[in-house]
Parts: sequence; structure tokens; C-alpha cells
Amino acid sequence: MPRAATTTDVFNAIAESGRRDILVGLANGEASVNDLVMQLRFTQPQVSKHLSVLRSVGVVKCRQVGRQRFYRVHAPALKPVHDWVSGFEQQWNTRLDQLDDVLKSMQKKGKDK
Amino acid sequence: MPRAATTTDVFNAIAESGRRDILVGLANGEASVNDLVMQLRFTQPQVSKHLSVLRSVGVVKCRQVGRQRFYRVHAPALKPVHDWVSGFEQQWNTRLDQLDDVLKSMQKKGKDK
DNA sequence: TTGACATATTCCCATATAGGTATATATTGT
DNA sequence: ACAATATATACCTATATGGGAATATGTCAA
Repeated sequence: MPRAATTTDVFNAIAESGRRDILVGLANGEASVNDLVMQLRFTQPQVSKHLSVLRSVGVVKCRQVGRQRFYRVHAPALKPVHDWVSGFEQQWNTRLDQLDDVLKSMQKKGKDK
Repeated sequence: MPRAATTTDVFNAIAESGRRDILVGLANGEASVNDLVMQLRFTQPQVSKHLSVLRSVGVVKCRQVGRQRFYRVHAPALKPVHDWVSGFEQQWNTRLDQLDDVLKSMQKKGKDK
């Protein structure tokens, strides 16, 4: 079996760095396909195809004005990723806290030096 | 060009749902390969191969005891995902706030009914 | 209608899978 | 040394890519 389709879910959709670049490019608001082409130095078909994948998992929405289409991020579609990875957030915070404790104890011991 | 290797970065590594299942299986602490095999109903080579991918991007670490290897999550490796997706968190919170506003205004108008 | 522009789609190809099965490696106990 | 256990790896196959180029679709303007 090959890898799951990029359109399977948002995890697969954002696995490709180019698509993440596009989402970052849209982070500040709407942009047309050509805006992204010029900003990201991808070819136009590349951008269109990436946007198609992102659209199929609902992470971007599109508004048509004349011949242009303005894409924007639909952030709620990214929430599953945030929720999933947040389940592990406590663990790295814990580690940081532990590091913090270590640093504090080192500072205390520093006085003995 | 095919898709980027699953070992390219943590985004690609966690794109596969089976690997996310494994990480969840390790969320509560260490587990041996066989523990995961029994817990997740994957075959042993499947688990080993997934763990190999996860190990190559540093999201799991491994401790050997006799013939067993106990794997654990190394959460800091997931931080890039958390950081990246958190850049969009404000946007869905904003939307939720807007929804909140809408709901409040609806409640006010409800009194007119 | 015709042409120009913006975007989407199609076709081709090389490649990295993920699953299945079999086997290799490593470690322990006898 | 030998068997048993735990895990990793090798091999195979089908398939979903992502890039490039060409083309199709859709829209406006004259």
C-alpha cells in the first residue's frame, strides 16, 4: 500500500513543505493564485495543484472575483493538528520545567563555588 | 518528483495515521515493540518500521533492556508542528470570538421576541 | 467574435512509500 | 552450542504522488 493520499486529511495535506509555505503566505489575509506564484516562486500549476489539495481538506477557502480567485486560510481545519499535538505539549513543558529546576539548583550550588 | 520522504521531517512522519496511533500508544509512558503490537493490532514488522521512521526524525527514543526495546515519545521533536500550527490558532480563536459575539447579540435580540 | 488574462486540469515520469512475508540479528536461558 | 524470544531488516508489489510542460476552462475587454 502506498502512502495515504494527501487529500486524506489535514495531516497529510500539510506534510508537504510547499503547501505549508502557501498557508504561511496566506496567513496575513487573502491572496490570488498569482500573488502566491510571485511571492513563493512556484509555477502557477504548482500553486493551483497545492491549493486544490488544501481546498479538498478544507484548510483554504476561495472567493472568485472576475477571473481571479482569492484564497484564504480556513484555520478551524487545522485544529485537529493543534489538538493532537497539544496532547504532547505537557510533556515538553514538563521537561522544560525540569530543566528550569535543574538550572535553579545549579544557581544555588553556584554560590558554594 | 515523488512525495518527500517520511523521514524528511516530523510533519511527514506524523502524516501517517498509524504512526500517530503509535505515538498515542506511547503517550502514557514507555512501551516495548510487542506491547504496541498487542495494543494496536499491527504486525510486528509494521510497528518496527513505523518506529524506525519516528526514530529517524527524533520523535521517539529507545532504551534497550535485554532483548526488548522500550520506546518513549521525545515530545520536543513535535514542537515544530505545534509552533507552526499555533501561528494560525489566533485565527480560529478570533472566529470563535466572533461566533461568541453573534450568540450574545442573538440572546439580546431574543428578548424582543 | 477575438484576444488577453487568470486559473485549473491533463499527461508523463521517477520515486518513496506501506503492507505482507520471510529472514536476519541480537539476547537470554539451558 | 542450541533453542527460544524480541526486534529489525530485506524483498516484493501496487500506488499516490510532485514537478514540468502543454492545454483546457473561464472571464473580461474591445
